[in-house]
Amino acid sequence: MRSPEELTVAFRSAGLKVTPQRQLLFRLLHDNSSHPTADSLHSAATAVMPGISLRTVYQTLTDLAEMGELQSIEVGSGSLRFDPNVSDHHHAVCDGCGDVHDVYVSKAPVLRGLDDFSVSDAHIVYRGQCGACSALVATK
Amino acid sequence: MRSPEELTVAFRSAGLKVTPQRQLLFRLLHDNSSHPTADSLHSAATAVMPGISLRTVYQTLTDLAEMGELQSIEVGSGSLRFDPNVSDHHHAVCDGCGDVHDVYVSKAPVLRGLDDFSVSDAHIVYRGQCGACSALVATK
DNA sequence: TTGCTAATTAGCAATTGATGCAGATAAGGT
DNA sequence: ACCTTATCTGCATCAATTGCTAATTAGCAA
Repeated sequence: MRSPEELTVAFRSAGLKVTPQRQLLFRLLHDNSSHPTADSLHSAATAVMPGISLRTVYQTLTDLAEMGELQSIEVGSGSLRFDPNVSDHHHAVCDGCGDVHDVYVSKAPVLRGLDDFSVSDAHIVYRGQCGACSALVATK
Repeated sequence: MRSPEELTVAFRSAGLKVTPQRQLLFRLLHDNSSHPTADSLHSAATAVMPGISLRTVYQTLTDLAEMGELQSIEVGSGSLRFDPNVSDHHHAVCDGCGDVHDVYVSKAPVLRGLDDFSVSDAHIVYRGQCGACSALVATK
């Protein structure tokens, strides 16, 4: 996702308006690698701007996703997560704490057993234990 | 997932009862590669046994999943899908018709960029166009 | 600066997928 | 055949998300 300043220009030239709510969300998402949900982002936004609506958060996230500035991912936590990192990467989900990490794979896995399918995209979800959670288990 | 007969034995020896509803679901799921949702399975069941409750379908699916007889997968269609194929495989989702196909990958993709994470499982979701949908697009 | 117009916000209703609950029912061992 | 206990059904509930609308505001133009 681009910087708040670049997004401001991009939104205006797309006929969209740049409101204080959106500027705040731009800032909260920029360089955010926590893969937040709409709800967690709303909590963070509320701390800075009390009264901001969850509906507005959803709306802005949808707009950003449509512009290709962020991608939404599904890792089985029940709610969508948003990732401002739109480079080609995958995700590792810790079964202990639920945290999601970005991962990069050396090469696209070759598939077998499917003759008649043209693949346009592949997304891998790894599950396991993160370092912190492994340490916790070990001491128990 | 094992055959309806084997499941009957397995359920009884686990202290679970084998009802007509469950027997029907065993049959509907056996060798079913359509990756049904709870709802679509309920529709199929209703055709044979009018009045069967959606709640019962969910309950039985949960039981089967807990016994390791089927796995639930998330492919971004909004609802959980159930797969009686519990071998180590992945899925290809057609963006045209939404159908889900089983796929097998030659070797587990190696990951990079994550030092401190022990992977216990990896699941790949491929997206693209199935043969039928590619053909449709070509003729348009 | 002021005004105009269309986009946006907030709040609430509605929707969807899934689960919790309880009384009536039925499986299956004895 | 009986009795205990799991199961079934129907309904209420829940959580995540989207639809809807009146009031507000961004941003262009005069």
